[in-house]
Amino acid sequence: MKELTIQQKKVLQCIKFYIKKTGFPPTRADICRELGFKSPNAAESHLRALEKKGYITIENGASRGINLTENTAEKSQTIPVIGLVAAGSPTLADENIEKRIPYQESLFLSDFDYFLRVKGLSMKDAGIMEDDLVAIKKTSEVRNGDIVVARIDDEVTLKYFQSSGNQIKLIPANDDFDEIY
Amino acid sequence: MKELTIQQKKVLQCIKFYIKKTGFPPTRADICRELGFKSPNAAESHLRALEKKGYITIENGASRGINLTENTAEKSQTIPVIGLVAAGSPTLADENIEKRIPYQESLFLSDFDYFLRVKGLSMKDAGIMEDDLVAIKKTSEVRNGDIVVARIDDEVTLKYFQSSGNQIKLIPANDDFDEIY
DNA sequence: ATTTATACTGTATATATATTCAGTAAAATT
DNA sequence: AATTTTACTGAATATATATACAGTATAAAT
Repeated sequence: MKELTIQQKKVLQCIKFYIKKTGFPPTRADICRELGFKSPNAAESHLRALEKKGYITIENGASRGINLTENTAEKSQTIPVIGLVAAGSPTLADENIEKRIPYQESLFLSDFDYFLRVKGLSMKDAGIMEDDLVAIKKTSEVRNGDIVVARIDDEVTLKYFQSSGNQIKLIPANDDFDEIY
Repeated sequence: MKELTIQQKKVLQCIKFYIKKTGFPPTRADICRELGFKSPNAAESHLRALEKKGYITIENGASRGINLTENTAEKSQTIPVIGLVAAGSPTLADENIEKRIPYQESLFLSDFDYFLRVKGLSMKDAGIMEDDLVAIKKTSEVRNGDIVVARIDDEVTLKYFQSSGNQIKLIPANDDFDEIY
């Protein structure tokens, strides 16, 4: 299968996540909204490129007529394990994926996006140890007391989230570590 | 979860099969085409009933905005095994389902609807033995020579299918059994 | 050096699609 | 006995959506 460009990968990921989230494929406009494009033709061209390269099929004339090809769909039936990389936030880019775990191997069929391999012991008292796999869900809803993946400069860590007014406090679950504001 | 009527079950099955086949949910018109309704409102009302009973969610205003709820979706990720019941044709009704096999446990990811557990040895020469699991696909396309699930009165059997003009011949693959016209 | 692919913005439009309204009729609930 | 649910047909419509067309600009392939 022909290699995808970075942008095309982003569009493909976008389609996969959209289907996972909503149960049906996105429209051109949906893709534009998710990725910040200002013209529906931006999405259209990317879709045609993905079709040409064999990652999706498009039912012409049908709304949301996007179908992930077998090879493509299979990857979304597995859950990626992301090793904490030195720099940057964990992304689902291929180079960051340590391996993939089939759905059923994970005993629980809950709703999350990827596994993150834990480095360090900052969440020791919460029972999260080094080399544990933590199931991560991408979301915009964060509540006080939630454990979140926090990126401070180039370091990625797990912390308790506490928002008080205009200040955010990140609390580790290990007395040897400091709180961060 | 509230019980579905026969028609509502048909519509739900229709949605599942459509998604399996195309990768995206059907429109109202698609459902009408598949089930022979002549008004899009027939599909619409059934969808609203399915939504009310919690089997699907509907994204208002979005085309093909049908989403199978977790409970509903999960069932279609497993393949039902149907034990041959004493009376009647094998149906996907809950009471007939012996157990469910996860998708990946079946080594082949081909396109079929359920497994049927074989009783008796009428297809012995075709390599189909007692207690074997046979993958069954619901279809309206039958060709001569196909092995079909045939119901004669209250008995369900596997037979070779042979149509000649206005007569149908059912041939077992075991010399000890007779042909049926 | 020329063509093709990538990566968009911006506008326009035919049509695919959801959805409402008006009915009819039978079955199931209350 | 009255109401609700089921199960449709049939017509109408606002809008969601795919898709084509006209550009601009850069990178990659031939």
